[in-house]
Amino acid sequence: MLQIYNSLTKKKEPFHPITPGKVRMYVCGMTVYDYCHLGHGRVLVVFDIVARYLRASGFEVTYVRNVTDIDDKIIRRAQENAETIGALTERFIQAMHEDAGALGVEPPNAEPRATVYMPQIISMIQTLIDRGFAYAAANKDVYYRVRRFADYGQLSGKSLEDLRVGARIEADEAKDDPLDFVLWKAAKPAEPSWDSPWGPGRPGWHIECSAMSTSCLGHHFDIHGGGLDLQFPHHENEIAQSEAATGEKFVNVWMHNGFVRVDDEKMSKSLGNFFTLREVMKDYDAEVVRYFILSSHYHSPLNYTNESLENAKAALTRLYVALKDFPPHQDGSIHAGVDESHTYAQQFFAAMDDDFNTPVAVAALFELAREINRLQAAEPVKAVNLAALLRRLGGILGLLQRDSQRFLQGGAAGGLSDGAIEQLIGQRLAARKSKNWSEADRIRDELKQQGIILEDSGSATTWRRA
RNA sequence: GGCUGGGUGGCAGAGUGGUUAUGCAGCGGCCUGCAAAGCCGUGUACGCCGGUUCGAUUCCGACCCCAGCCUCCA
Repeated sequence: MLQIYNSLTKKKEPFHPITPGKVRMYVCGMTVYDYCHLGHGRVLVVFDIVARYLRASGFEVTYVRNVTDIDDKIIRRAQENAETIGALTERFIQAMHEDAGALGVEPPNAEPRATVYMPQIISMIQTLIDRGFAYAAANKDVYYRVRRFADYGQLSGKSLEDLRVGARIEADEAKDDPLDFVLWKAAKPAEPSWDSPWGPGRPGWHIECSAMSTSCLGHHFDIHGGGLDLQFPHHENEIAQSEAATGEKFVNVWMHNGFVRVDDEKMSKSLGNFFTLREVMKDYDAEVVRYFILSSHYHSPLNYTNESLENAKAALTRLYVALKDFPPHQDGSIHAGVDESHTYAQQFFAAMDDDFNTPVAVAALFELAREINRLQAAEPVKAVNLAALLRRLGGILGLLQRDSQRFLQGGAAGGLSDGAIEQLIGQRLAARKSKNWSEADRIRDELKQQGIILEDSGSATTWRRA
């Protein structure tokens, strides 16, 4: 029985979709004005896992992840770059798709863009005005009247009183209340704008997600996710907007993933301590990065260090070494003969059922790997079945689907070519045959210097990149 | 100041009212020409102080420390 921690109730609860068997999920995606960093990568991978596991559990999942393609930062960046907003956003949407693809993230079922949902956004704002939850101010902006929404603060545990006391917000003449937030921004000169009943302008960030999610998934859906930093005010405002506009409950389960940190500080653009996915994936195999993200629970902070990536690499290498003699079947039929009642499979599913506890699920994978290594010589048939099981379970996490050889010999580009390595191994083999150990060891050391590790088994020698 | 999370062995990272997490590193052994990989064995870990309990790292209370949100942010 799948249990999910719900940020709204602050409890782990059994998961039951609104429509039996079908799950509707929305995740706040990127604002596309730059390359994705590791923090974005974490959101992509975490909710990819949620979608994959729900599917593996038999649910039909509709996963929507939006793109914010109009906002202040985009406008500013386009000006700096002297390119059009469309060209800028197109470029970074494509880059995001490349990064996500490299990380093994399956595409969502829909990827709505804010600029394409203008009619829905405008109509939702109009509804809010009609119902008294919003007002057009003297400066032509439209604001949400926060104090009209009785449950405001339910998600973030904040009260309007507390917010007022702690407010660093400068009083804005146009707002009735400093806590009111903008739904529609009146166009400034030289800014892109859309026509609306309140004059030309563009939408605020929060209303975009309310409009896109309810348009794609209905007024009331199952899961809404995003980074922890979106909990307030973004998600709080989404609830206020959506429930006021539709009169229905908005979302049953709210899920938030923890931050990626650097030196125990949040990785963020404003702190300037971020690493883009492409930078990291230059030094580390994308699957290692994915493993790194899954090696801690999605709630917990994830500290980025060189050491932690090295650690992830070593761990994933161990799994692939266990699979070395068991290539994935070309026809994708590796699931055949897989015994999911195996004790480690049970451990895996129990862990995933427990709020997507990937570290424990991964631990089961290591137990399986040990079992394979142990049985390989004595009971090869059992070992084959366990290897298939390991690949199947790894596949649920989006791991271990490649040929071991490809992973182990992949490593960093540069250095010796595969051919040169094979040639040296051939020379060493000859030396070994004539028991010229010093020459054999010299060649092995030479290769080690180049980051190539040799492993002799009987008469054959295999190699991998460190 | 208000509100959230969290402090676990050398490092990373789960979890639990009394019995092995897991990975890396270390130590001993097996295997090997020697290695590597693998296998076997090996660790008086749970921020501090009280309380509840036969027994607490796990529950309760106080305290200290860290991170996050309250401003754009995944």
